[in-house]
Amino acid sequence: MITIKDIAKAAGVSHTTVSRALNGSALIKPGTREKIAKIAADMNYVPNYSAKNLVTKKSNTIGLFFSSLEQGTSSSFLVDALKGIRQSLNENYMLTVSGIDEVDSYESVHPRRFDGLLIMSQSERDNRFIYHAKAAGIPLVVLNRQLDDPSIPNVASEDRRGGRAAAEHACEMGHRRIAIIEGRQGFKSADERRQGFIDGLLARGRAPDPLYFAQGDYSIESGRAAMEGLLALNDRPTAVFCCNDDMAIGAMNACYERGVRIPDELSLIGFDDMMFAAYTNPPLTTVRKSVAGIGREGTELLLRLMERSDAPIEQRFIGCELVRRESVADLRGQSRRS
Amino acid sequence: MITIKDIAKAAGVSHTTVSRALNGSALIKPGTREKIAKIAADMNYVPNYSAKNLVTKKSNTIGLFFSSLEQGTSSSFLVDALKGIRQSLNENYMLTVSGIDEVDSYESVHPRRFDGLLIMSQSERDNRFIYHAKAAGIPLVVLNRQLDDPSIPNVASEDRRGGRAAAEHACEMGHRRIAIIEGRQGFKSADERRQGFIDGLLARGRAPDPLYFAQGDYSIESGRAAMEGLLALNDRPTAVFCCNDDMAIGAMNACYERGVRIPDELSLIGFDDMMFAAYTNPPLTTVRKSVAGIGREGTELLLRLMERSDAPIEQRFIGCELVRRESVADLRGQSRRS
DNA sequence: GGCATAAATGTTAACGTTTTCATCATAATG
DNA sequence: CATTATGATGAAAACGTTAACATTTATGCC
Repeated sequence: MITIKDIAKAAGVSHTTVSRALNGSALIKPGTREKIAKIAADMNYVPNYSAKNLVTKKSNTIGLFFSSLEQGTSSSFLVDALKGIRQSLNENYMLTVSGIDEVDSYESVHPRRFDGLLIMSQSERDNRFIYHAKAAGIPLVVLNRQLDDPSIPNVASEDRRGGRAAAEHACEMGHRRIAIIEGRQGFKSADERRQGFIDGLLARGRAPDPLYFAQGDYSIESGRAAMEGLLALNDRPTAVFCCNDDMAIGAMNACYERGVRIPDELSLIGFDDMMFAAYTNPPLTTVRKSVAGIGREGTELLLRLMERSDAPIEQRFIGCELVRRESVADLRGQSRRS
Repeated sequence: MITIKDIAKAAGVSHTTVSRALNGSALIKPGTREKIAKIAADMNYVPNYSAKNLVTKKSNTIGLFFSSLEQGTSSSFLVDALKGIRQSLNENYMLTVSGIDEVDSYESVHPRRFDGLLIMSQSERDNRFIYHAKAAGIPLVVLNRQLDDPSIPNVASEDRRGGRAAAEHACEMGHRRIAIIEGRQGFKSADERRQGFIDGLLARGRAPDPLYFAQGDYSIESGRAAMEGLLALNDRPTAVFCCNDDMAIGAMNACYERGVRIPDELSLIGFDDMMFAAYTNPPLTTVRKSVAGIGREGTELLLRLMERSDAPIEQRFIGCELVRRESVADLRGQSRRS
């Protein structure tokens, strides 16, 4: 293993000079720098990060913590987030991935081990972890879940706007009996999407009907179960907004089983726009949320916070966009007359 | 930041003793050890891994490298793999995740930075990376892709057996015109699954028909395109084996569009058994492969290799299992007479 | 050409551990 | 009781780097 001292010897300078040259210090003569750079390259020098980190008191590591790897809410999540994060993360940062729930002693979440934290959070249960990390003084940004506490940097999607867009779309298409299958209780995103849904209904002059609020938990099965309840209603809804695509798929399955045709007999709107949404039968109209975008912006924010501790603490929310496919029927015309 | 010297002072011993006590050295009196452990806990001591690693020449880090984060072949892959890996990985190992293609200088893949490598590989293009890491002397195991080189530790699924099971199942159900939509060219798994398919046909006395071999690339779209080709044939197949579930979904879409009913007019078999396979319309019969299992076993193998450099280099292959759902029609009876 | 200043390089200590080797106390041995 | 082995602890060095401070060399100015 070759060190800067070896390079120093080869170059006939002190190891300090080598260190400076390799780190781009301004007080090294260009000639010297080039010479040293060349020698280092020739010798295949690779810096020892342990030594480096020891003296600089950095860890060179960003930790990505996930609400729960085990009961992975949605699988494409991680991949998309990772894509976004990697796009804005310098290659020589290490990025570690762990589940919050698998951290059994918070000790290991320590400023010495992480220069910064990206926390992909889903529910308030993660707060203990978040506040621990904050108390430990590690720069962090919470992704994906909207926080109430303005002292914590936060990047999430505009769930409420998304829910609203879904409801408004249903109304615009002439639907009047519009139901919702809600996300997991206690998850902020579930609250927001529901509230957006209500807002949208109200904005179009429709009163939300308590009968049409079905509880789900973001899982496929919960979507199916909730839809079964909805289908059993005397006055079936004509459109159902599912608070994520997984539940929409479950809901579709309930319809397949009962021979309820989509969108002729029932319209469906999802949320997330995961890859398969375009390939369900029929293709699912859904609200697109960019997890990669959240990852990207979150990382940029984190980097800023790490660089200067006085960087502003931002709460940024990324827009959602309704993508129309074929799971919503156009009832206009009929509805006028009904 | 508190160090072992602080603990030493508090305990009235030398920092060497503290180090030994905390690391479970046999030459510390039990009483001393407990006393020190207590003080360390009280002071919230957290070891400085940079210092530790500097002197032990370890990195405490396992690197998980992925063929390609960008064009993520299948999104649940990463999550499943991570689950398996984490199950068998001691919590105080750091696990970093990167894409092979995003590593632009192989320099950073160095024994100093990684104690071991888990390489989730898809194609031979990863070989450069693999052999670089091997040459650098980092213990590694290649996951998910079967390797020809017996000098490299390897854990993958029995793709060939899986392909064979699919073909045999189709035959057993009375199908005679059986097609395949192949995986991406150059991917070992694609070759293996195709070969297994051929083996299965042959074992049941059916001759593979070149007309029924359609090329795909594991993407949804390629599945759809390939299926369209197959549907245009004069003598349509009655069953199609898709080399992964994504392509099966694409294939289903082609059928939906043309009004071809599954399984009545066409039977479909997938591969992977991803989460959504049970929720397609109809539910997809497919070959289950345990990515988590591969991750788990691969990690265990890696740990063994890291511990003792003379540990045996194993190539382990994990069984696949056909899971029967509703996308394959039973043609027995008819086929006898035809 | 001498002097002040700036630019470039070198010396040394420090970061927090583990490890080698030395020392001291204690127990076992005859 | 002296001697030896052994069990427990300590002192000092080492790991590879950066940083504070010191020194040398080059540059500009009158």
